[in-house]
Amino acid sequence: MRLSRYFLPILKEAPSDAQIVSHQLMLRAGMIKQEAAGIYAWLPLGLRVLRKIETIVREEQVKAGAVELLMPTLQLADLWRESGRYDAYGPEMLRITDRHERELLYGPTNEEMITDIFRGFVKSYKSLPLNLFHIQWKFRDERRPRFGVMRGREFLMKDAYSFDIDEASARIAYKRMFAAYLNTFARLGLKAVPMRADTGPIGGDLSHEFIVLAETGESEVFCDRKLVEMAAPGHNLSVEQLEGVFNERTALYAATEEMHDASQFEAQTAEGDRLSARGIEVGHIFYFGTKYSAAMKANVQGPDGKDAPVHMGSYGVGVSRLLGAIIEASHDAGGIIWPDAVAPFDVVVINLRASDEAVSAACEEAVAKLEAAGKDVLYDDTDERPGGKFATADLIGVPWQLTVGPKGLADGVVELKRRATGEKQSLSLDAALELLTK
RNA sequence: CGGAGUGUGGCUCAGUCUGGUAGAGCACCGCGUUCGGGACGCGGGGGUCGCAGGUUCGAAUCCUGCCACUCCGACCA
Repeated sequence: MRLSRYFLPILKEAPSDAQIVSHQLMLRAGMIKQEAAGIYAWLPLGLRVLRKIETIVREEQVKAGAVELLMPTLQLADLWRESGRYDAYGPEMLRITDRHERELLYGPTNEEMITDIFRGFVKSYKSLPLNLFHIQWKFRDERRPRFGVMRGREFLMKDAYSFDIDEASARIAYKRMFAAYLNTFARLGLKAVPMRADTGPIGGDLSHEFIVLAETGESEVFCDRKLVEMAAPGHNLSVEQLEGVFNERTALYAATEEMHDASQFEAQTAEGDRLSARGIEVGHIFYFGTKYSAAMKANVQGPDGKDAPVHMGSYGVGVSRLLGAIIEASHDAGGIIWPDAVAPFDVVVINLRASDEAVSAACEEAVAKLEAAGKDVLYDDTDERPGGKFATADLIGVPWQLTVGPKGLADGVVELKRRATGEKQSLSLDAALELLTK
């Protein structure tokens, strides 16, 4: 992608509305534009990152056995009356009336609709277990939206719903998602810690929040330091392995403010392992049994021939929020430092003298070879001042910067900089390309 | 929803107290000089001063109402 033909509206100064660093950097890097309180347009650079995160979240769901579908953003009020949540949800739910005076709502979550879909088609225990998910925009009319995409009113969420014949198998489904989330956040370059959580309005007795540790997190969290460094569990785990992954982590203390018990923390955790920090919630999983299936008559027939309400769980990941969370966890004075897996581009090729044919030819060769190797390349072919090019490259946080200029080219070298470390090396173009494509 | 605050070119802000021809920096356009870590000179375009009423010879400025946005608190992917 040539920068001269791209749409990358960089700002030198952060708009004064933005209070926290991820919001400021997303605005400055031309990733989003605010359209209303808590409602954002996703500009090309932001959309690229959003899509990469979405893809990773999707792939890990599929690997864990979940099946993707797509439900609409608008739902009928009557469906929510069946579960009793139409009245219970309150003013956070955006309610809409169509031309026929039918009551609709912009979905804040999808338990009712997925239960409706399930009950319409699934009648037998033989179809279970089943886990359905979608990645769709949600709307919650927050009292106070803030922090950019971290607490927007409109936000992109992955929500999965599991269906099982009984509680024992539902708990296995829960643990499968628990492990899938550990894998997901590890791939995103995040250290996310599962913490016991309040089940809130969704109800049920088994729930964990996944918290990214960051200084600007919204809530205070307490956990065993060992949890932060645990490796991702990997895929295709047996039930025994799932139990092991789950037990190993839940044996260690981890709780958010509202669940925190200081005396238990001290009893359970050696002093040197006690970590108190701030965190950002990026995922939340629940087992809630038959709360919705009973209310909405989502029954399946068991081997004994009797109908019984299906056991359900729901599993959410705040996809759009993750951009903010990642930036909060990974930035410096120069701007964003994207983890390789979610970076909008793999490498930016910086042409220091676009008017110089030899330099441009070398750049174009580099771009062609990198793209042939499957890399996403941003080619800065503009006439902008060189200093501004470096500042821009740092700001948007692309992992590698390949700089080609007339002086270096005369000596047969280019410069390769690693954004995360600031480390620079001079080497031949071929050597740089080999390094970038290996 | 309670409390506090802000709306002036794309962005950051001055001007409002004390009414009198709308400003600066950055960004943008043109020409030139430059060119290896956010250049410089000259010229230029762009603003119903959030909206609606009111007071006044005259309103960005004073008054009233409304709207939007931000911050602090109680709720949440």
